[in-house]
Amino acid sequence: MARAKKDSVLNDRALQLFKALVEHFIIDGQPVGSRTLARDAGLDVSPATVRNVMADLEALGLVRSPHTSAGRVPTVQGYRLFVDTLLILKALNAREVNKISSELDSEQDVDGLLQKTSTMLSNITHLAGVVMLPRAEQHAVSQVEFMRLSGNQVLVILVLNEHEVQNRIIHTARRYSPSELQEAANYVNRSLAGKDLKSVRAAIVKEMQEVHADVNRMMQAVIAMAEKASAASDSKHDYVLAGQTNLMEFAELSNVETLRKLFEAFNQKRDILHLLDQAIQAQGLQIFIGEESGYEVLDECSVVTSPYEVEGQVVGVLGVIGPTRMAYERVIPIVDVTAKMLGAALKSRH
Amino acid sequence: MARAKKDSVLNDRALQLFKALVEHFIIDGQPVGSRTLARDAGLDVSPATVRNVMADLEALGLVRSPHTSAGRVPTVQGYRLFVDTLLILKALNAREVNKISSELDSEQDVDGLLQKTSTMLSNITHLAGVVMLPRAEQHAVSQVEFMRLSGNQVLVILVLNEHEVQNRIIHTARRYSPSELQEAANYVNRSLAGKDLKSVRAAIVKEMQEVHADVNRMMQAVIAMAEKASAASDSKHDYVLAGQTNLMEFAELSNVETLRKLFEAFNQKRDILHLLDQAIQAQGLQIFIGEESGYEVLDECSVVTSPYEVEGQVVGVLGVIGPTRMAYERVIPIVDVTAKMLGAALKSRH
DNA sequence: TTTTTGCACTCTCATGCCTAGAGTGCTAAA
DNA sequence: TTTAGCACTCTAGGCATGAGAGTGCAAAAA
Repeated sequence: MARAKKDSVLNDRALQLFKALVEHFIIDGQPVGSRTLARDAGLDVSPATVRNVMADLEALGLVRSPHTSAGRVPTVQGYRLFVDTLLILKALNAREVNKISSELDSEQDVDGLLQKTSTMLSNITHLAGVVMLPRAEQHAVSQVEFMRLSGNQVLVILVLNEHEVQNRIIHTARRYSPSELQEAANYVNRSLAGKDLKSVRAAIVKEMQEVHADVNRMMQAVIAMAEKASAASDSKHDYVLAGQTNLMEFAELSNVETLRKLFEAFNQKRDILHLLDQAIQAQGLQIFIGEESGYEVLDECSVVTSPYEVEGQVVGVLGVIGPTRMAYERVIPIVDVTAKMLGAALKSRH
Repeated sequence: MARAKKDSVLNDRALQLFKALVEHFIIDGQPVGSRTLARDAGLDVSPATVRNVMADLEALGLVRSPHTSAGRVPTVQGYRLFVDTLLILKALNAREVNKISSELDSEQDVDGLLQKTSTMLSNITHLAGVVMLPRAEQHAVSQVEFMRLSGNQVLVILVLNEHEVQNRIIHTARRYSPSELQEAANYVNRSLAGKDLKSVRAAIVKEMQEVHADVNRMMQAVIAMAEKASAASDSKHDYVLAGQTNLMEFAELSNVETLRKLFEAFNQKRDILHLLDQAIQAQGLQIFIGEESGYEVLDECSVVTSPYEVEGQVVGVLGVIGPTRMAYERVIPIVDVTAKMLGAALKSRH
């Protein structure tokens, strides 16, 4: 019966008014009054009727008044309802899609690509763009090479997963001949080929005693590099942020102290990373509205994220951060499409 | 005689009062009145006398009143005089120096080192820290190697200046044997060893016709990489900024619009880079006070910079950015020492 | 001649008061 | 169930007021 009540209260007209209210508020950020709504909702009702409906919506927790004689603004729950059931997405047209994909295709290296994606997201949406770096794959050592430089320096080259390259220069006790280095490399390759990091570690520790001390040194370098690579990408848990300054233009964030905390969180990265982690695990496009994110600094913000995939595998997540009052119907398709485009661009680079 | 007048006006007492005024203002950011100054300057004069002196200083353009009944604040010229002739630097104690150097020595790779330096500058000074990336050396190709990966992929390794390594994976038309690759590398090394980029380009273009098309492909990759490396470091004209959020705590920058412009300039990088370029060319510690920098966004800011050197060669510049009202006597030694420490840390990593 | 005292003057800032405007909630009529 | 009418509430801006801080200047003191 509570249920029946609710249904009767939240009828079509109420929803239509509510939708108009949210759309209006998203555009100009001012509390919306009954008169405005009666005029603009296309419903031919009087302001008084609107007021009655608003009182019901307020009782349901969908809207609230900043003070007695202000209009209404949506609550977090209100936005949630709006986004989940009332929103009509505004598909990007082909030209926009092309623009995005050609921008991304023009970029060569992966870091630049992520940077560009983030910048593009922020430019198109006028919000802050964020791209989390691709997740590490398992690190399988595929090849090792030693290369002699001048003096007693040796360049150690480590190829992981057939395409990721790591370098380090080490100083050895004496000068090795190319053939010695070749031999050492062959030896290492024989014992490591295709193994993942843990096995490599075990294998090398086992062999450590048997071989010459200086070759040890090279092998130590190999382990160190492999470990660093895997540590770097385990905690490469990192992101590229762009267009923070866009957020300074919104009245609801114009308080310097609020802004400072937000920017501090961007620098600290911790909270944002946790949130992105959640987003990546949830699969599919996610929207965190205001306090839903669970992080106080984001109370006034919404975050729209989408994971991106390479060959069906989710490898990272991207999105935008802006005030709760954002143009969801535009932002959501943009984030969605950009994630797909980034996946495609990454694949072609693999 | 104008000269004589000026000398008599800017006497010891006037200077001492002026110094006290600047120091006072730097501490609490409020216009300083005659009473306060008479009390705190340690001069046993009456507020009225101070007022007379202030009128003279104002005529000289060293201080100004925000309005009729406010105290005085230093002008840019005032700060300049203060910094150039009145400032007593506060040397860092050994513990602080140690802290800095041990922090820097604990960092392994160059990028991390610059990042850490910047963060450290901002933490110690509570301002924004900036470190410009080391300038490119001339790029002399010292060695090239081709390494076979799986499929038809070849890893091209290019060593520049004996210690800088560049990688790229290229796809070839067919699968080469290790000995073919070895031969190609030998060939390239013979014709390139020790040459700088321009000569390499010339040499390769000359040979281009004579050799096999697919080897061309590798050589093209070599040129492309070398060019990219040199382009990257010519325009690697880039910097690492830390602690921007510190700037949000200063009342004089608490206007959101001012802040936005400043942060935009940080992102754009153009203006800041120009300024750092000037600073690097000027040799030695530089201080840009307010409008002296010539960039409108920095009108309310001062920038303290110092070039850093490796083996007597200036390779980059670092510094801090803060409000004109900063604790110069602390900031200057910090920037100075940090520059020396960074130079030392870089050297040991070479 | 230089410094100090005394005093009138100016400007800011916080406070309180007032009004216009916007919007509400409630009641009674349609 | 909807609408009209109306009293009520709250904000924002304008204006006056007074306290406080600080100045500039003239005359007295050193």
